[in-house]
Amino acid sequence: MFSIGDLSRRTGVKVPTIRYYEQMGLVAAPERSEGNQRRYSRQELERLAFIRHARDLGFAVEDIRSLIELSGHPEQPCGHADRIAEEQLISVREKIAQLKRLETELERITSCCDGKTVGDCYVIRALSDHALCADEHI
Amino acid sequence: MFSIGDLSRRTGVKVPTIRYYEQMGLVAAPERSEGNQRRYSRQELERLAFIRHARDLGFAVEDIRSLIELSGHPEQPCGHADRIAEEQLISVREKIAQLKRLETELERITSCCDGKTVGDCYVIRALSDHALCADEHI
DNA sequence: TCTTGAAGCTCTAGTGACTAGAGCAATTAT
DNA sequence: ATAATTGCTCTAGTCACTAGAGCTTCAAGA
Repeated sequence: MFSIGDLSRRTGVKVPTIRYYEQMGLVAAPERSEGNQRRYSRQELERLAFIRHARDLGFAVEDIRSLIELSGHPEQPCGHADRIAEEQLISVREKIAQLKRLETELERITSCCDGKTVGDCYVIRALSDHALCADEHI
Repeated sequence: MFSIGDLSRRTGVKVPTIRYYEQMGLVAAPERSEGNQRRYSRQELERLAFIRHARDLGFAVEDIRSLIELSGHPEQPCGHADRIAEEQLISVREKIAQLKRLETELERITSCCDGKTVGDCYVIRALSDHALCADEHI
């Protein structure tokens, strides 16, 4: 049996976050010790590791809830799990594209800043005057 | 004079967001009409456009507060504004790098999913077993 | 066995940047 | 004059945690 602190060290999920996941119903409420402290089994350790891994990959808590639900029905077709992952991939790609546009714009803004005072600072001017932007970044 | 709705249409910032910015002290509380409705000048329109533009570029509200503060002192050296923009650029680049790692991992996970049931679905297995990951993605 | 310090408990509230809704009042167009 | 739209304030919700107060329990050393 693991204490909540053991679980935290082994999975890298912080203690208050584990309690939060329990409140959200992502992990089941575990057994308690005589003194009312949480005691986890290996199975619960594995579920938390699963959650940690999925969060690292950017899945939303609701997605993870679905994935856990699915993993409990190994006989079902896996199209749904696949779809969740593919949607996540699409959303990650969209975020990358958006951030690259911002990168380009910020490079342009910062590289042009050779003014000595705020009055002719390109950063401030670029922000004040959208027309200075090379292209639309939103 | 512009109503809050005019301002919203001209800047693309939603009405409740304008009121939120006022509460946060990013925009000053404007004049009011006889009937207590907000009435904005052109100057306030421009400030809101500045804020919108900076938000589009991913600047945090606190950064924008600093940039506004700086733009009110055009005689000062602009190093501070430049630094804020450069830090933003660094943080955008870090986010891109992180998202690219996730993209790679998700591509691998989704492309391998040819199982018919959840039991042999690569998506679920990859999430359950971190060892299946090609490299560390966090 | 006693003590001490770390770790655990619950509960509330805060983060950032908005967003939604209720229940009104003012303005604008017909 | 009336109806539709827009505006007002206030509270609470979003997401995924994080922080803190004030208490109890546990584990290890003396």
